[in-house]
Amino acid sequence: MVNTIFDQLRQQEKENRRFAIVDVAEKILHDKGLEAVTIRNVAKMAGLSSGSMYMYFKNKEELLLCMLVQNLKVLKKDMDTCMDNQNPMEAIKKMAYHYKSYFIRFGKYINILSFTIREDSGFNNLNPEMVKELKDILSKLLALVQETLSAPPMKGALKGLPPERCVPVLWALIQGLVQITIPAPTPEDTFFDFDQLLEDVTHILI
Amino acid sequence: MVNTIFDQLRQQEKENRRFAIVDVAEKILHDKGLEAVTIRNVAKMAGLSSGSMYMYFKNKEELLLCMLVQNLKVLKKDMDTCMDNQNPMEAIKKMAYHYKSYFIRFGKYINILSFTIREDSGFNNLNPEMVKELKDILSKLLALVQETLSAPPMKGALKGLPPERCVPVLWALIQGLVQITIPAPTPEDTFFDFDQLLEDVTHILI
Amino acid sequence: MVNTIFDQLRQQEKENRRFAIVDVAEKILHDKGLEAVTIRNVAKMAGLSSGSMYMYFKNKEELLLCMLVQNLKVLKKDMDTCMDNQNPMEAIKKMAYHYKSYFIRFGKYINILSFTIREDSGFNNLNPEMVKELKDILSKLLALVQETLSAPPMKGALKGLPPERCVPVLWALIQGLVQITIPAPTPEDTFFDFDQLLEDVTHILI
Amino acid sequence: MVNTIFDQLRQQEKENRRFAIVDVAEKILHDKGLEAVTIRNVAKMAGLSSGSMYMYFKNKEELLLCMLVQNLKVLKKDMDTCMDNQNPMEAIKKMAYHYKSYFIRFGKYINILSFTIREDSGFNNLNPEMVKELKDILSKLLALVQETLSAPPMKGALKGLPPERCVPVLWALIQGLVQITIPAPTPEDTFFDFDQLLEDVTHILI
DNA sequence: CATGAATGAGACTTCATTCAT
DNA sequence: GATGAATGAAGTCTCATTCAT
Repeated sequence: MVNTIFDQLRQQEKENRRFAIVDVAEKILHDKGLEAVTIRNVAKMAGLSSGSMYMYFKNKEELLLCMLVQNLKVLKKDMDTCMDNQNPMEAIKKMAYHYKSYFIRFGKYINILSFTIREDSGFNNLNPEMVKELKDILSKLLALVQETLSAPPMKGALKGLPPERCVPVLWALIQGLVQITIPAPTPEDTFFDFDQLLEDVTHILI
Repeated sequence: MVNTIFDQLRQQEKENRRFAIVDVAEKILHDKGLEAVTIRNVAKMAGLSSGSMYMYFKNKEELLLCMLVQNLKVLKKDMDTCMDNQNPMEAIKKMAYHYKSYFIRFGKYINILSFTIREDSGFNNLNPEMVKELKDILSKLLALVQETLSAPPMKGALKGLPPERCVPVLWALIQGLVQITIPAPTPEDTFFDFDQLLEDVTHILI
Repeated sequence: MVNTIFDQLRQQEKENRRFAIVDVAEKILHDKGLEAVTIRNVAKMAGLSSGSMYMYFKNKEELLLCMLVQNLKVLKKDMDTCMDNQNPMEAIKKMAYHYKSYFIRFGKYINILSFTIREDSGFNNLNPEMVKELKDILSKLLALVQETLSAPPMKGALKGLPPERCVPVLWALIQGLVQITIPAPTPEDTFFDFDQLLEDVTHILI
Repeated sequence: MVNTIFDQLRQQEKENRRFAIVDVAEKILHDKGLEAVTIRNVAKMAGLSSGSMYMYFKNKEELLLCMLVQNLKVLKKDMDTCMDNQNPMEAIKKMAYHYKSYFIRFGKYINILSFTIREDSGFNNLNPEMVKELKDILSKLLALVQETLSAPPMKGALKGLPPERCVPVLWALIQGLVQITIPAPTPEDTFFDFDQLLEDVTHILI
C-alpha cells in the first residue's frame, strides 16, 4: 500500500536486473540461436538459479516478449534521431540502416508477428499489458515513417501516392531488403549487398 | 556393387517414399505449426515406425531441408508458368502471388536462411549434396526473375536499372510485401492488405 | 526471562495473527483446492511476506495442522449447541449436519488421519504440543456424542448397546454418510442424497 | 491395420508391463504415501527411465486412475466370492472385510471420488474410456450389494427398507467404519477396533 | 528392412525454506 | 521483527535418436 522510498528503489533494481537478464538472453540469442535461449541457459549465464528467473519473468514467453519490446524501443529511439534530417530521402536511408541493425540483432531470430499474431504458435500466456505496449511502439514507429514521408520534399515523391499508403510499401521494401542481404558467415554465401541494394532502391523510388 | 535394375527400382521407391513423407510433414506443418512436426508425429501420420524414418532421412534437419527443397521446386514450377505472359508486369504480379502462396505454405514457418546461413542455429548435420541442390534451385529462381526483367517491355522500366540489379530489388520488395501482409486469424490484427499493397507497388515501379 | 505484560501482549497478538492467517488459508483451500494452499499464496493474501510466515508457523505442516485444529474447534462448538435439544435423535441429526458442514469445509480436503496417524506421509515435523491439542479436541468430541447417547430417551435405543460402543457406530455412520453424499458439481454425478440417506439411517437406528 | 499374432503378443506384453508398473506404484503408495508416487520414483523402482513411463501411461493421472481401477477389480472379485454364502448377514460382514482390505491398500490414499467427481482437483486429462470403465465397476459393485440385500433372509431385515435404499446406508456404514478403525502404527493411536465395531453394527442392524 | 521399446538429456515450472539486509 | 530475493531440488513431460529383435 505505502509506496516507500525503499519500494521505489526495489522496483528500480528489479527493473535493472530485468534489463541485465534480457541483455544476457540477447547475447545467447545472437551467439547460439533461438533454440539456445532456454531459461536454464540464460539463468546460468546471468549468474542465477533457474528458479530465480521466475522472479523477473512470469514465464519464458514473457522474457522473449521483453526482449522484443526492448529492441523495438532502441529501434524507435534510433529512428527518432533520423527525423532531424533535412533531406527525407536521407532520413529514410538512415532508417533502413537502423532497421537492418535491429533485424540482425533480433528480428532475424524472432519475428514480431509471432507476438502480435499469436494464433497458436505457443504465445498464449503473455501479459496483456506488455502486448499492448508492444502494439503501441509499433504504431509509433509506423507513425514516424509516415511523418517523414509527409514532409514537403518527400510529399508526392512516390508517384503521388498518399503518405499512409507509402508506409507499407516502404516497410515491405526495407524489411525484404534487410532480409535478403543478411550477411552469411562466409562471404560467398551472402547473396546480395545491402548498400548497393539500398542505392538502387532509392534510385528507383525517386 | 553391380547396379542392377533392382537397385534402380529400389532407389526410385525410396525417392517416392521420401516425397510421401515430406507431404505428410507439410500437412502437419500447416495444420498444427512447426512444433508439431516431430519425427514421431510424421511417422505415425505416414504409417510407419519412428525408427523407419531414419531410413529415409539422416536426421530431422534433413527432413526439414527436404521440405524446403520440395517447396522451392513447386515455387519454381509455378514461376515458370508466368514466363509465357506477354506482359512482364503481369508476370511479376503473378510471381508475387506464387511467392505469397509459397510463403504461407512454408516460408512463414521455416526461413530459407536457416539453411543457407547455418552458422550455429542447429543446422549442422545437413547432407552437403542437399544443400547444394537448395542453392541451385535458388539460383534458378533468381535467373528466372532476371530473365523476366530482361524482356523487352520491361527492359528499362525500373529507371533503366540493369536487370541483374533489379532482381534483388524486386525480390526484397515481394519478400517484404508478403511478410507484412500475412493474414492474422482475426482481421483486425492484420496490418496491411496484400492486393492493395501490390497495386501500389506496381504503380510506383513503373 | 521476566514475563512482562508486554510479553503477554505480544503472545496474544501472535495468536491473533495466527488465526487471521489460518482464516486466509482456509479461504484459499475452499476456493481453489489444497494445491493452491502454498506458503506464498497464503502470505500474499494475508498481506505479509513469505518469509514472515515462518514467524507464525514452524513450517507448512504446522499451518495445516493449525487449520485442522481450528476447524475442529468450530465443529466442537457447533456440536455443543446440539446438546440443549430435548430429543436426542434430533440432536444426532443436527450433529450430522454440523459434521457435514465441517467435512465440506475442511475434512474433504485434508483427512484428520493424515495427522493423527502420521506414519510416513510427510507429516513428521509437527509440534508435539499441537498434536496433543488435536487429540484432546477429538476426545472431547467423542465424549460429547457419548453423553448425548447416554441421555435417557436415547439410552437403550440402539438395541441396548452401551453408549460408549454406540459412539463409534454413530461416528462411522455419519462419516461414511457425509462422504458418499458429497455433492458433485454436476448433479448427475452425485451418487446419493444426504437428507434422504439421513432419514433412512435414523429410521433404521430406532 | 493387420492384426498379426505379433501385435497381439505385443499388446499382451504391454498390458502385463502396465500391471507390473501399477504394482510398483502401489508399493510406493503404501510404503511412502501419495506424495512419493512420482513418475520418477515409480520409473526408478520399476527399472525404467522416466521417459519410458509415458509409453504405458499417457500421464500421471492415468497411472493413478489405473491403480484405482485395478484395485476395484480386485475388490469386485473378492466381493463376488461372498455371494455364495447362504447367510446374507455373513456375506455382508465378509464384504466389509474385503472393503477394509481395499481401503487400507488403496482407498485410504486416494478417494474414488477424486476421479468420479473431478471438479478442479487436477484430474482433467483422463482417458474417457477409463473413466467409463471405472464407473462401470462401481455400478457393478453397488448392484452386487443390492442383490445381497434382496436375498430372502435379508429382505426386510433393515426395518423393511427397500434394498435399493439399504445400499447407501450400508456403504456409508462400512466406509465410515473402515475409515475410523484404520490401524495406526502405534496401537495406542488406533481409536477403535474393526472387529468389535463390525459386531456391534450387525447387532444393531438386525 | 522394419519395428517400436527404451533411453536420457533437457525443457519449463513450482515451491518450501533460508538468510542477508 | 520483518522482508523478499534467492536457492535448489523436485515435478511432469517431450523428443530425437538408437538398437535388439
